[in-house]
Amino acid sequence: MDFRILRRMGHFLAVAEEGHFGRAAARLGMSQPPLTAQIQALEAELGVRLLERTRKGARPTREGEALLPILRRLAEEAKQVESLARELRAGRHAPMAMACVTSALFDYLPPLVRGLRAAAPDSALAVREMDTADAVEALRRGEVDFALARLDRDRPPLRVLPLGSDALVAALPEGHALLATAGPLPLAVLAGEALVLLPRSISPAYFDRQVSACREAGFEPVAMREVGSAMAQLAFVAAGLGVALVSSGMAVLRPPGVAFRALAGPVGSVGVALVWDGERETEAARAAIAVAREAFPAAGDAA
Amino acid sequence: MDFRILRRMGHFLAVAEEGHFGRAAARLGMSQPPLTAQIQALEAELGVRLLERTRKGARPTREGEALLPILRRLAEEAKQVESLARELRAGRHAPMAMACVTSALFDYLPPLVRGLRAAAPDSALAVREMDTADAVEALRRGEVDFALARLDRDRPPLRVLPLGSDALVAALPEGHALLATAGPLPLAVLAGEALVLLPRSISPAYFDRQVSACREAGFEPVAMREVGSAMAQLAFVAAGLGVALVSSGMAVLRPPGVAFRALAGPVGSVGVALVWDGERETEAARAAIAVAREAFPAAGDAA
DNA sequence: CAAGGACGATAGGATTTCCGTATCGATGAA
DNA sequence: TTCATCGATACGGAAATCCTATCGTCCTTG
Repeated sequence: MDFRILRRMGHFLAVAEEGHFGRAAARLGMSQPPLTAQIQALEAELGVRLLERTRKGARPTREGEALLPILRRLAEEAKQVESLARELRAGRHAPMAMACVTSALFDYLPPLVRGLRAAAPDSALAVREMDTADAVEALRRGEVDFALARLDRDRPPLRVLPLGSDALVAALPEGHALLATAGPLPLAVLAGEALVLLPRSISPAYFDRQVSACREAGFEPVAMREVGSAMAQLAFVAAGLGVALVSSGMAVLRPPGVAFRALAGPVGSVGVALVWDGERETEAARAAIAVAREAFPAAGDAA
Repeated sequence: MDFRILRRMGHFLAVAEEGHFGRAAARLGMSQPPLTAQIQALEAELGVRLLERTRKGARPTREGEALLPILRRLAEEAKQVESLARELRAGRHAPMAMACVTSALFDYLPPLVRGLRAAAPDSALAVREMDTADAVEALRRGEVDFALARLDRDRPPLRVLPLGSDALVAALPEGHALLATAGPLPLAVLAGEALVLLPRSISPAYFDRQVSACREAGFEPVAMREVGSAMAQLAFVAAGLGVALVSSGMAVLRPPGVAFRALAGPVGSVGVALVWDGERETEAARAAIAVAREAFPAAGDAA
């Protein structure tokens, strides 16, 4: 991957926003002819025409317009790279912070937070709600001291202290035909249903657990749509657009429009763990480990 | 934005992933000595060592590790740009993207999503859960087509179509003494309580509404602690660490450990609106406006 | 223990990339 | 009809980046 294309994408963004090669060139601190050349090179590389040149300037084509959102995200992330580079240079640190997955907010987080408050009443604690993938990244970047996330084993240098596990349960729109019968549902009855899934990258342990549960029930889960967060997943179910397998930690929320049903048979569970970076075990992380051992007697070392 | 650094970051990413300068050079289509030079130039520019050279190759330092997640995301999204370009070449449509505040996920989002599905069954729709401040930024940056957010008026170039409003309600830990009496609570009884607040920057309309409601009740709200998301706010209440004023859109969730109680008297409400960028009204935004007008008959123009 | 291989680093010259300037072609406005 | 404006083409130059040759270090192998 040649990141040189990122620069040309920035050029294209400038032209699309200015609607004029000359003004975009001025904004970029260059002259107009080389900017024209760079845009042409980008169009050749992507194989689409991005800008329609008119007598009054340029405006994005349909394809150019469609690419703008992701190019803007790229530009924003390039800025984040730059600011992260500055922070690295400055060696900056953050106050005590933790990450927590949505599904652990109401069962695992409260005891942990109470314990930390008891141990250190004066300390500030920032809680950042995010999914497992983002929590892992935040730990690696040193943005948080520890996390409550769905990891099932150590990921060096990340250390994992399992705290417990939640069963997978079915989330169905209220009024769904499968709810006519009482009691736990056999997983196989979901075979023909549209599943609302989170991408694997968000929480691999949870994703893999539900895929293997479906396979053991004799069918391949088909992602009819993907959403970006656990809450949005439930919202799609509430909208009647599919069913989902979620952890019981999500089920405690009981959002309107969603009915939860236990699953029959051995469908397994997804674990919640305290996670921290073994190579930079901050004092806050050590405190959290101690509190977690006390608050969750079933907690055990993964090692 | 110094794209030279960004390009070298791409080189660094290749080395970090390969663990070997020679293999990374092959992947990048270049030879090993200039790659070494580029990495050294990057390290000099940043003033930190990114790679630890060993006899068997190279691996990232702690600072290098901190860069990898965002660089991987950049690389992944650059690939997405290329694959989206290929799809556009083939004549396919771009997906729709929207943002939605947590508290609107289960009352406002489902009708909107159902309407959009009915209008354009073939289009993909990505929902990104975020708070109002982030939704505004995502709209300004052009990363989403429209949003469901708590804005109470136009913010040029953002246009606002109010869809409805939610009353403020009190969220208290279960077992709280104030719950002993039945019926709505006068707001003044919260005067001595620790409040769990979201920072104003997350949702100014909601923040200002609750501050003015407290002042009208005769006391100044005191933020005993701040959290980063609406869900985390409720989690703190569940943990017994304070009370909160939240919109009734959050109360529909009924998380464990939290009791909601209506408030007596005129405490106002916080609105939910469809928001889009008036200067780049995408086809998806126009579709959402049309669907919203139909799905929410009370919707009216802010202008 | 010596020779060789593997790794990244240094050095010098060649090539590529990107830029500025001059100018062109097309087209609409005055 | 002339002129202005827009993006495109052409060419030369500077800077960036790359090539190959080789080095230095250190571990492995015979």
